[in-house]
Amino acid sequence: MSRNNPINPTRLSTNTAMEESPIITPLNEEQRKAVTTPPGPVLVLAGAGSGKTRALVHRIAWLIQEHGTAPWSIIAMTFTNKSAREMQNRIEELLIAPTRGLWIGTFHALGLRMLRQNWQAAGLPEQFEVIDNADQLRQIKKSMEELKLDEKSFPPKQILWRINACKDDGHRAHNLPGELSKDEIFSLVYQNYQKRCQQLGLVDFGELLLRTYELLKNNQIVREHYQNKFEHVLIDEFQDTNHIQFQCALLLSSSHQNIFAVGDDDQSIYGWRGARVENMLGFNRTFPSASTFRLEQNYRSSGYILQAANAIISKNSGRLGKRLWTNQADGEPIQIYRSYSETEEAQFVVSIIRSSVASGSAHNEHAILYRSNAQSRAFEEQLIAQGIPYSVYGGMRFFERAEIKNALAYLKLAVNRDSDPSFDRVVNMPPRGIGKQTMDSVRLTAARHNTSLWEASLLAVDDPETSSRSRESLKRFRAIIERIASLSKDRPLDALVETSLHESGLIDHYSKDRGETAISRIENLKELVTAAESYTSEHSQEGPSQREDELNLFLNHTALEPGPRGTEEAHDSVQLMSLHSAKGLEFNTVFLCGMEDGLFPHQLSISEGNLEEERRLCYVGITRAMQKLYLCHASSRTVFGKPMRCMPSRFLAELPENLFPDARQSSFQRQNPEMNPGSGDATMTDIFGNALELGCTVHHGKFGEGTVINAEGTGASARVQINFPEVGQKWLVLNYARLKRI
DNA sequence: ACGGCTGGTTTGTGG
DNA sequence: AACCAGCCGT
Repeated sequence: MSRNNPINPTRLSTNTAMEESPIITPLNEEQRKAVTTPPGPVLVLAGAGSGKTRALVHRIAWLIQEHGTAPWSIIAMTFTNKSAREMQNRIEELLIAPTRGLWIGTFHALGLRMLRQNWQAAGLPEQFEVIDNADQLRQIKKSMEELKLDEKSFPPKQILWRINACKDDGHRAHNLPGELSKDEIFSLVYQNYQKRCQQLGLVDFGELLLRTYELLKNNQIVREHYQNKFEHVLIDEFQDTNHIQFQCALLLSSSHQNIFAVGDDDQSIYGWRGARVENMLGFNRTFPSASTFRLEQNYRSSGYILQAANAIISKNSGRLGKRLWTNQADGEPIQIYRSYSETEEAQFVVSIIRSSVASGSAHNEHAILYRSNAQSRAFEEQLIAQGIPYSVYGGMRFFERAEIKNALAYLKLAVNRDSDPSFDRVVNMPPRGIGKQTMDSVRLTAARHNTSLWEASLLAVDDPETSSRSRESLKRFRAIIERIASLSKDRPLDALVETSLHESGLIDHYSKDRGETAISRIENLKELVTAAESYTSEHSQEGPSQREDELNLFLNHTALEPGPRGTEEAHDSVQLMSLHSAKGLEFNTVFLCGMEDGLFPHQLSISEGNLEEERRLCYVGITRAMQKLYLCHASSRTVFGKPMRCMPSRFLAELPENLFPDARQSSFQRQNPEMNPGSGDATMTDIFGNALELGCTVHHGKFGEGTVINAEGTGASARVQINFPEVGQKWLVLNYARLKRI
């Protein structure tokens, strides 16, 4: 992304003033046209690696420096926290001066910001809380309990899924479209869940967007305020916006229509969460006066990789139609590897990374990409075994871990005593003798007096009917919260977090257990203190803030940010992530793993008939690679603890054979990765005559089991390189080694 | 009240 | 294999 553009634009430029500008100079002709086009509706169709982010970043810089726009008059919407951060950094680099007042962030973060500023107009309590998926599921279950609905016949997960889908499309429970409105059970749960959230002041991720939309749509004063404030609206990854997000952008820009959208229909991979490519395909209908630009020159990948990407994506129908091209040479051939199991796949990938690092590459130039997060496990095990540093993105987030949520619940109660979900979560965590009986009576009191659990617990303490044991326990709990709250007034954030861990008794509780999980929980809690510390230092320049505000802001931050950062990116490590989270990134070497039918494309997508989105995901994966691409598949994989046979992904069959000049057989199904590219037809075998292939597992009398990672020579001099997890890598001559294929 | 056990269920991608 | 809800013994 941040590489230099090889085009020398001075020859193309006719404007002398512009030649001097670092904002314009590094751009190619199409990029420059897009960046410098006069304000108004603009659509940039940008292929993978064609400088999409670059166009957006330079557009913002151009608006500020050349067009004289104030930073605070610009709002830029991205999809991930990561790309928001990257854009912010790159703009500051370009402009040298910090860009104060520029609104740049994810749709969710920007929505939250508007809702916090206008909580009253949005119909929310001042202390509303953002809840994650797990909390949302908990509330849905409670709703269903209240409605006496059986979880077996109405799976809460499915209901959650459907509620979110409704919110993505802008539907409230009382206003469901067609068929859904006939599902009385569903609309009842949706309604009840929403009422619950409103009472408790809870906002789920979908609600964050829907509320923002409703706020802008229904409140003229707020709408006009933001319309006047923001003279320019910019959208990254436009193909992934859902209905509500696009409507928000339209509302914000409706008075001036200065909307700059950048995207690639071929990289639309979020249909499952409501994304509408039509927002992009119909842009010119929405804005007949829009200017459209196409960026088709790819600066990222070598020729073979780009050909593979084009071959895959050309199998899709209904595309806007773009053809990426490059000046680069073909580069290194793409490699397909088949392994026996996921363990072997991991051993293989890690071996390659090892030798690549040994020959001078950095760890973080290697990415291991997979369809589902569960696949990271096998790779992590191998990387740990071989002592290679790595970072996993996605999966369970730091702030979603149970121990972290417990710690945060204490802090939330200190800020807002009426946070019932937090009360519920930690009133008996660590266990302090407040069980079902006690809580049932507290809940009853709360319902009768229409108060929060906190208020009700005070009534229970004063009520002689309450058992003295319960009374004492509740008193103790209330004292802990009050104590943390009083400390929050004059203690710096990190010290406050640290003290609250002890005051709450969480540290003591987890310390009692010497088990592995308990130890990692303690470590995570310590990490929370570090996270608080770095949050303070990173945000201190944003002006002096009250101590209490600081805690509030930190809690806000934990709702949307994935976790403590800086460690992964600063630290040179192998990058592990899902294909979805890899979007927008690039790596020298990419391992696309688990390329098996049923896994990728995923079985559920196959049965939903959603193959085209899976294919785009494959396209995204391939186009992440700059120099080397490995496509891996296993012939057997453990699913739910049982080994299952796997067929190679149908996407592999869609790649033309000329991309694999090393391969001697055309069909990948028969083409076990060839042992000895380009050196005759010798077949390597073990002592029984079983063919040896790259990636297969063999047994050696002295070294044990290992994976074949390389081979050379023929006849008596034929030898193979084997990676033994215990002993490391060895070259062994076949005639002597007595290898047995397993 | 609470922790440990058991058997049934489950994992698709993210803010 | 890992996670959970529900059951049971202390």
